[in-house]
Amino acid sequence: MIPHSERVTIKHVAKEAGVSTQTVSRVINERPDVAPETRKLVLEVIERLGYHPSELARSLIHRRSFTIGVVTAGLKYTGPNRTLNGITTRAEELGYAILLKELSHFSVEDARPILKFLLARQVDGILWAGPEVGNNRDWLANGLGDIPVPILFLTMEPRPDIPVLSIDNYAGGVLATQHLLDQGCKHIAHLSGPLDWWEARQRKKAWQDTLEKAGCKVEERFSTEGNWSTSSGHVAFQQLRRGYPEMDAIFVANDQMALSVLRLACETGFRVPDELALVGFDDLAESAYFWPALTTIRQNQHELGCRAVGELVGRIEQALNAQISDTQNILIVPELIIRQSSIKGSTAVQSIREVNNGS
Amino acid sequence: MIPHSERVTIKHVAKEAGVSTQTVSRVINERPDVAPETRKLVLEVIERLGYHPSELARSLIHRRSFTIGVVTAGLKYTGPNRTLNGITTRAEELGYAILLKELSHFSVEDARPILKFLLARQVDGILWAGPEVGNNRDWLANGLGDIPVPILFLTMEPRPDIPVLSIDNYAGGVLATQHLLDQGCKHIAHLSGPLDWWEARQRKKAWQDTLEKAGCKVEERFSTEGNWSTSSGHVAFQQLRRGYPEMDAIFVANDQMALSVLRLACETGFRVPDELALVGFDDLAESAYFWPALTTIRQNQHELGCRAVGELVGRIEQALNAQISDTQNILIVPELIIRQSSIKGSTAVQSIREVNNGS
DNA sequence: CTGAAAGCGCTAACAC
DNA sequence: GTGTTAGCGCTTTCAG
Repeated sequence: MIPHSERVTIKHVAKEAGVSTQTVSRVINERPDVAPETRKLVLEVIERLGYHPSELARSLIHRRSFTIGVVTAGLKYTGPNRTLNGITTRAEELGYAILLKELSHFSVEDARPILKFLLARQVDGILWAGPEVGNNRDWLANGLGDIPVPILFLTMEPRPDIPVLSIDNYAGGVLATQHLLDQGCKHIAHLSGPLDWWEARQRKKAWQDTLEKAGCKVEERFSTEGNWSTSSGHVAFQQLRRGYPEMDAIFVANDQMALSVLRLACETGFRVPDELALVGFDDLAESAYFWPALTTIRQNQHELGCRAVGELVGRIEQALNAQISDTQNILIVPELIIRQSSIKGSTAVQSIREVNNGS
Repeated sequence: MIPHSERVTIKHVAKEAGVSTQTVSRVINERPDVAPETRKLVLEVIERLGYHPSELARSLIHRRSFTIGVVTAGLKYTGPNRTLNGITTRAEELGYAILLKELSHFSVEDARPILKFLLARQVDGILWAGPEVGNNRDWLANGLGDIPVPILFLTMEPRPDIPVLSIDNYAGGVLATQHLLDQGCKHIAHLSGPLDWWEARQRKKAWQDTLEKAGCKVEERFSTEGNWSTSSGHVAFQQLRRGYPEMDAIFVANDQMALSVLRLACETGFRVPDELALVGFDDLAESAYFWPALTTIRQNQHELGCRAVGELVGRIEQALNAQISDTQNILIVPELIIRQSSIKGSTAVQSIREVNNGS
């Protein structure tokens, strides 16, 4: 095992170099007012002793840690994972460390212990990056009054006086639905995510509004609810078939569920897209290789993470100058990626039914 | 914006309560030697002022931060992502915070800045959780001599005197290959991951060894190299077909590439598994819904992360007691998940060829 | 240019 | 039971 050696402090360096700790401090902070030889000597000693200044002590003095607290949930889902990726990338660039806190459940009855945990470690700002699920934002009603650092929320319903950064799920839903309408689909169903998720509600509402705007009536039976998981798509698809037999397209709220719809459609003899056009949401790396390749909505969550850090750091710095940041909510618009699953008459759209009949 | 209020310190509380800071300290540390009324009073003031003790100051004194530094890379890949998940879960349980550092590239010419960064923030231990790629472990040759805290490596080739925790990729490869042999496959090809990854080499070696042990000779043309990505599977599969036309099975080094093999096989008229049996590696959530459902090797990376934290914290505590931990390397054995893609004569294994011919 | 003193927020070790 | 003193590792005055 590695020996548990004593930490080398500024005192050791000072003593060894025969100078005061201040002089060492000046050297490591690259102050100009140190004699070249002294500097050289000190640097030499630092190197020899393998001294590293304690950021902890520095943070204590400066009341600034160059650390941001990131609260996340559902890291196993593609979205939060990609967002975290963006966060780490940008934080690295800006020289900030990340103190990560993953919630085991989406439900947050009391956020205070978490905020307390982060604040006790002197984070300069907080990124609340988990999705809005159920009433896990209710605690916001009490206000953020006593939080002494900037805080930014991701992936949740914009609220007045609270800075929020999100993908525009509604816009994505419109994109998907309108695309299917443009393909000539007359009976567009929706397989939603769990409706206690804000994102799922947004996508569903977009679907409904877009259809109604196009003059289609929307009934209860035209949509059903999944739970994001691939397996849940299975049941949901069967429900839709029963409830809405005339459907000729489905806007599925994520690619994972779309995959199982694709599979089940294939097994039960639907031609995709000719008999059933499909659009997903997320643009997984795999979606282009589904059979047929899946048309989907690409949301740039990496960018979301990056921008969130940029925005937060901006606020941190403004706060230091006693400036007031305006609470501008930001929505990032997703993009429609057109592939075979929604283009009628495209190649590679044969169903398996004939095979079964013929064999 | 949230006002940038002054931090409430132990002094404020002491003054407000009319006691010394020491007494406040005793209260927040739940020491027994405080008069009940004093305690009550102090707690009241703490509550009223919204005081939170600074973990930073505490860490400084105790030289212990209850924080572990996690160095990760390739978080966009399923494996590292799942591992991080396990790490956060277990760290949370054990009361440790996580300081996250994501490397933008796998290549690490110099690990010292990273270690320095973490150590400067007083982490109690370090988890090096990125995969071994290329020569990104060469820096270990210099030894870990001057690292004053326990450090544990994940997902890399075991080395003497360095604690390593890993999935047993070799065992997984044996499982996959043996399974295909058991199915009666005679010509088992391998689509490997990028061979500068240790994991990819392990899986490939297992394939080769298992075949040779079974009396099959292994030629160069029987395997080809992908880059883990779905798209790379495409090219690789075509290469295998040309180089090894008699192949009747492929052990694909991850599920993503297996998906594109599945797709391309389907498009070009191979019956999977009857003409071509397939086994993947990873067990993505989607793999059960591929067409046909993919037989694969499930590696429990979540557990890997959990155990890593447990192990590290154990070492941290031992080090505090000046105990020496033995450098025991740990390998976690993965599991074979059998689905349709490898079971000859299973249902839903029709190819698309007949459809094309018949229409 | 360099050093001495004070203090960031907290706690250990003593007093009383 | 409670307060005082000293100090974690560093930086900021302010002298010289």
